[in-house]
Amino acid sequence: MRRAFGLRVRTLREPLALSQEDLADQAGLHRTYVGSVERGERNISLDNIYRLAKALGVHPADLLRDS
Amino acid sequence: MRRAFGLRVRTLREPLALSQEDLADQAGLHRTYVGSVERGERNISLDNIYRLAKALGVHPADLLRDS
DNA sequence: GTGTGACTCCTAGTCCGTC
DNA sequence: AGACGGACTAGGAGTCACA
Repeated sequence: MRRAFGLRVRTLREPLALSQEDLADQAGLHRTYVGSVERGERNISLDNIYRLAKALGVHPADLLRDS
Repeated sequence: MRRAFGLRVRTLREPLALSQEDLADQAGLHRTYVGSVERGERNISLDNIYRLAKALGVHPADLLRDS
C-alpha cells in the first residue's frame, strides 16, 4: 500500500506541472526522498503525509484513498 | 495533527469496547506504543496507520479525517 | 487499563553524486 | 526531468519497569 500511496502522490503532482524537486521544496523535503516515496519504496510518516498533502493542495485523507 | 490522529483512533476504539491492549494485539503492535499514538506523541508511519485501520475495521483514510 | 521515561535497534529522511 | 547509489544523521519502531 506504500505503492498505492506513491502513485496517488504522482497522479496528483503531474497535473500541477510540478517536478519532484518542486514538490519536495514546497513540502520541505528532499528531492530524492519524494522520488522514492512515489516509487513506493518508503514507509512515510504522518508528519510528511501532511506536508505532501498541503503542498499538493489536497486533504491528507485524499492521499490514502483507493488503496 | 498527530494529536488529531490519536484522538481519532481513540474515538473509534472505544465504541468497540476494545482496550488499548486489545487493539495493539489485533494490530500486531505493542500496548504502550498504541497508547502513545493515541496521546499524539508518536509520528506514526504509513504501515502502522494501515495496521491500526484494519484492526479498527475502518478505511485508513478515515483515520485522517477531521484533522 | 493506561501513562510515562528511558532505552536499543532499525529505518526514515538528507545530501552528495552519477546515469 | 527522474532513477538510483553510498554514506550519513535524525528520529520512528518496538519494548520494559514502574506508577
